[in-house]
Amino acid sequence: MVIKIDEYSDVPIYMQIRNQIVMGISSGELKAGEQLPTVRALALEIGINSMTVSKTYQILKSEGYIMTDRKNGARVRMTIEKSGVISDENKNELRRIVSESRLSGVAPEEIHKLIDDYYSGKI
Amino acid sequence: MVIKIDEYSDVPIYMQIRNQIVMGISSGELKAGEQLPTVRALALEIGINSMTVSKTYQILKSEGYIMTDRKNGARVRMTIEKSGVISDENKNELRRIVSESRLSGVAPEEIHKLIDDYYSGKI
Amino acid sequence: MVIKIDEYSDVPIYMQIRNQIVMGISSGELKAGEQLPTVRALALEIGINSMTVSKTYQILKSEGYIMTDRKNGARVRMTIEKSGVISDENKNELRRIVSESRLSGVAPEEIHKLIDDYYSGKI
Amino acid sequence: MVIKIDEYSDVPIYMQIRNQIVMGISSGELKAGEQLPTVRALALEIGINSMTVSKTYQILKSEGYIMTDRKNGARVRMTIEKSGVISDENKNELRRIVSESRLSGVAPEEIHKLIDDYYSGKI
DNA sequence: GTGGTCTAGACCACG
DNA sequence: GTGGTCTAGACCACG
Repeated sequence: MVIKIDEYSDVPIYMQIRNQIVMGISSGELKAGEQLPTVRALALEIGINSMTVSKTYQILKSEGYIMTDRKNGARVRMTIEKSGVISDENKNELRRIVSESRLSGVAPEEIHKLIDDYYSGKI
Repeated sequence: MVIKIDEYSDVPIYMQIRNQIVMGISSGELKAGEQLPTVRALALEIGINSMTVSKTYQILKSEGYIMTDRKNGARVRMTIEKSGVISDENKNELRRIVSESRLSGVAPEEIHKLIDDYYSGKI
Repeated sequence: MVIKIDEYSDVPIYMQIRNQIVMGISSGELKAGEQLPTVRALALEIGINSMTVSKTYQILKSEGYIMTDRKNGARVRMTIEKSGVISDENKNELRRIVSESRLSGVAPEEIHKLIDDYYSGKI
Repeated sequence: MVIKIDEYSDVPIYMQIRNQIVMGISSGELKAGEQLPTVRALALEIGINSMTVSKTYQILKSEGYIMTDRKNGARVRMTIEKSGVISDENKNELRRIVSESRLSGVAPEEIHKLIDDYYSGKI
């Protein structure tokens, strides 16, 4: 899986990596149990410090997406806990996005379509 | 319109205010042409630094949501430019949220419903 | 509140600090809403790097014990979420400690007494 | 006795095994003088490196829980030294656990009950 | 070889 | 002035 960093983004690097890995797991590009690159390998590949990648892996671990051990490196967890609900933070974000889109003249059907595409992994 | 600051949030205060005003305009709570509180009044009401509110107003102005003049203070613009599309940043956010929700076992219909509720201003 | 680091301990420094602050909050030595030392001040006082203190504060924040903002520094949260249960990790630890103590010939009453002393903040 | 490794745990494997054997001795599942599996057998059974099991046995030996000889392998000691006190490390852990549980709204009686259950080997 | 911890030092956004 | 992010580099325990 290729990680792409937008150096002009306000989103911190460790969070950009985190987001892309979560999206990779959701889309199936990263499979359950699959090995992630080592901290050092990923840091080298992206061209950043390994502390930054390490931070990402620790967040993903604390969120229950991956597991790490010193022998095998990091792997996608076989079973990810399903809360069944959208987090409050994500709901807030969703409301903000809907408000902005609505003011931009976007119809709700367009947002639905985008969500279905993301959900199905089509794009 | 009442602005509520979540002091536990990682979202900067000026951005929390900005988001709530945008959502207020979208929901109709803030009408086209409506007067916003003065920088000082709003700062006093929320209990924060005037500089923070000032920053919010400058952003809202640069985004085309409000207009300011020295005589009348800040007002919601009569007509807000409609790009007709969801911004790339919001698309990225949407994809992240969909991925996380999907991994949490949320069905797409639930996300649709939430969006319709936000869009219609029901909640 | 005085933080004491045991440099010979296997417990990482950031975790030693974390534990002492949590115990300080529980005992009442650190009160709800009370200001914690700044990252730099505490680092200087203990004689460690500020990154290490920063890591501690982020953990305490993610655990819901404290809040941080760039204006005021870190403060003990006014209300700490009460799960009402002992975490599974702590239960495991408790079982290990009870097993070892039992094999050392310690009576259960002695453990009870210790717990009451810790709970009441007597020691 | 069945040893179960939690691959998601931060506790090193050799320590997980060590803890389970100590708890097995305390509960009586492992009797005084009882033969432990050979290093190789246990490593094979758990599916880990023999070095790891070997490390566990050395620790248990140095702690006075087991004895090893080349002929008979490892056995639970007939008499385990009773210090009569809770170790300082365990006291520290206990205080931390009590503090966290207290902040979670757990009553001291609940902790007592848990300890009695562990002590009596009921659970 | 792997992730985890820690340091010294720098720069930045927020307020 | 504050916490947050990031780097370059080092050492360590685990396995």
